[in-house]
Amino acid sequence: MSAQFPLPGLPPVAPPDGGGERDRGEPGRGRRRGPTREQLLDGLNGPQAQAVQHEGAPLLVVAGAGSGKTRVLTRRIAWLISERGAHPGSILAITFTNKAAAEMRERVEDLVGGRARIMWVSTFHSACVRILRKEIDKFGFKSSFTIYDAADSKRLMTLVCKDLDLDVKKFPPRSILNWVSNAKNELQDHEDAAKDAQNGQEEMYAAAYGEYQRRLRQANALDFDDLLMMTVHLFRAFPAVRENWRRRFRHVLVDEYQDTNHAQYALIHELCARQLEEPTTGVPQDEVEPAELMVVGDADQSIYAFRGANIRNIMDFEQDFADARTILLEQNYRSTQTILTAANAVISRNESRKPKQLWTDAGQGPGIVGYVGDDEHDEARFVAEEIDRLTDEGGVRAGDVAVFYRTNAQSRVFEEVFIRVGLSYKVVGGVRFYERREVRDAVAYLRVLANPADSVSLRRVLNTPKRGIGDRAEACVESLARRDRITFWEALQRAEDAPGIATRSLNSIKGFVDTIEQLQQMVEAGERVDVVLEQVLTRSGYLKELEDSEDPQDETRVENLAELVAVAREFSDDPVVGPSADPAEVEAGEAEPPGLTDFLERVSLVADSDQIPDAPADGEEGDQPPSPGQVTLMTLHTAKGLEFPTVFLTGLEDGVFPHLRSLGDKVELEEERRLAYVGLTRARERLYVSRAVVRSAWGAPQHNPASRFIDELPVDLVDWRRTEAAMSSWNRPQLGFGSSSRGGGAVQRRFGTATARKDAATKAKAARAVPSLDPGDRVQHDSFGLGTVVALEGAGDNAVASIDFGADGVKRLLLRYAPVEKL
DNA sequence: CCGGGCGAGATTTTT
DNA sequence: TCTCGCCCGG
Repeated sequence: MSAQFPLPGLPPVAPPDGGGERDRGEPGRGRRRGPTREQLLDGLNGPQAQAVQHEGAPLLVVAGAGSGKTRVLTRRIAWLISERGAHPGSILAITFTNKAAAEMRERVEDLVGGRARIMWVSTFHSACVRILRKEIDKFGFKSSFTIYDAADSKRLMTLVCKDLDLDVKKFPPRSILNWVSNAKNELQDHEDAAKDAQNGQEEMYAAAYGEYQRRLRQANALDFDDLLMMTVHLFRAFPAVRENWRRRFRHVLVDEYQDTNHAQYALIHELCARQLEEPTTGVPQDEVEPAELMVVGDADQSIYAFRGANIRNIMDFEQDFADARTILLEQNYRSTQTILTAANAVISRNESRKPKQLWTDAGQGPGIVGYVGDDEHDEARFVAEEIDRLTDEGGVRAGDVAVFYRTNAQSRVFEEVFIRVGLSYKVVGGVRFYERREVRDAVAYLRVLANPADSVSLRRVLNTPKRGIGDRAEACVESLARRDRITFWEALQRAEDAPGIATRSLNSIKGFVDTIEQLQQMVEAGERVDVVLEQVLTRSGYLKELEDSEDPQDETRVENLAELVAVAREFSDDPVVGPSADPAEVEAGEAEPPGLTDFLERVSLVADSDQIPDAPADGEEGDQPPSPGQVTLMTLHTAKGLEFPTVFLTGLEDGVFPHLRSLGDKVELEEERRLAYVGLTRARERLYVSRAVVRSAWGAPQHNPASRFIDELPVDLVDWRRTEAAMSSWNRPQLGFGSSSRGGGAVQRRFGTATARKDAATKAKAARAVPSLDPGDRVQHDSFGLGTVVALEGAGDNAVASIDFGADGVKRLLLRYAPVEKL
């Protein structure tokens, strides 16, 4: 299966099905003169038209799923430009992904023409990078700073932990990083965090935060959260800078406002709120009128609280921005009434929610189809079989179908089955292209060339491929850097001064430094990125090592690197500027041509959803016959903002979806329910819900009860093809692939692994009654020994106990399987 | 310095 | 079940 890796951020993308936006074919494309008022308002309903034309006060558009919010956003931008004379360069539109940004820009261009190119349409992160590239020297960073992604951050934090001699068991880098991320989202720098530390643990975390920041600065690098926090801090520390940007952006539009975190909210506030008081500086307040603000969102689709998103932002919009107005979009243009009724029923179980009912005049449509599989393989087989049937009977292309699941790990079974039956598919997310080892290695080389201070990347490639520079030599150089207060790179350049370094290592280091310096010269000379990359791969010996390798895996690694070179080539060929370039400057011919930094940025800021396959393009791919496309597999989170004619919502089991870790917590459970709502409302016509009675996780089979979300669907809407009761008999029919799904005809019995597994699970279940425990109880565990129950979550089959086993630490155990005995 | 062997932990969700 | 990091012998 050859995966496709589209160059992130490049414009020409259409959503899998047209995205519900029905603007294609409307007037505007290629016109010299802008569209007329009537054309811009054509086909809009009352509230939509109102939102497009709204003038003045901050506006919140509460847009239910499928209510045409993208349409409102694009039409409004076009309206601002052609009816209200707004300069395109004065417009800032924030979207959730690069792909959404590219799409929006394209649609606006369709309406008002090429001058729309100079608008800022980007994610929060990309917009911040653009601002910081211009301003960050004020904080002592160089504008060529590197952006560290989650993996880089983790690596750095691991180094910090070693440095501070932290017990990794007690302070896992992962947890510290989470804590740091939360602090940054709340705009707390490490000093604030240290001040607020409540206990020893938090003090430790704050200390790690401080050291981590120090290292980032030394490496001239920022992590994801820094991009937002630094921009806000910049505006607060330099009011004149902020005024400049406030003057520039006269119109700010924010999509998916329900998923903004505090830092993002603060950023919008800095740009758009009236500055009522400015106690700290002498800058006259409100020198310019604040920008006109429109935010669009739906509290019911807020699914990123775990990442710091604050639902409060949208709930309290009217309090946060003076004179704010709200427009409600409840008419749905996407789904059948059946699907909407189901979604409404589920989401209405959430308390503390403003009432909202989606409706459509599209008619009832087909009923929802339900299926209960013996196990996850059976469930996947049903899905494959059903897709096969739908495509055979016509009307449905594979590209119209999406399969959703809660966690990435669940994709595997579907892949296995789909491969077996020859169903073409594409997994979005999961192990991403840019996270593969060889790609990260290559990117690390490029980063070093762009920013030699980036010691995380530098140390990554120092001995990759193996060139005889081991831990020992690295430590010597490190201590030299520390002693002379120079960067790791500078220390490498004069490694002969490092005390105790072996001559052998020294020679290797000299060779390495030479290579890097030569490559740097290529970059300085303005060589194309793809050429630089090719040279990196050959001169470093990286490619040779892979090519000489016996490991068949290394063959695909070489292919992936070739793919990366191709991406770089496409990038260099394309006149479209990198995210850090200011379109207005490009227009004015003032910008540098896109270089290495732009390329690296594009690589860092890609999202999963940026890789969603395009709709089968009509005649675009050379002279291939129109392909039926591929089934799309993705997590529910990635599915946000998309829509498909046919949707399979799988793994609907308590403990899977809703996720086990949310079962005991009402707030988290409500977020899971919103996730279910997102999933349900992605479907246009056909919706399937399915679950497996037994599912293997961690190798061991789990018997999961039906998801509570299934019980929340109105019973009369779901047509169950198969239920749990149907297979309680020993003579239960199995649906062979390709056989009729209405049983009775070809009934096959299977004695395969799945059945055996189920029997084993059933036995295990019968053998062990769930012990009833209370906090404080003493228990005996087969391998951990004596322990004390600390806490209990969930009930019945899903009861989970946190048990303190002393030296072994606190374990979370699923009581149904854990070999614990109450004493 | 390197490679193999072994044990522990991982699974929420991602810009 | 798989991957990553650590330890030890060459």
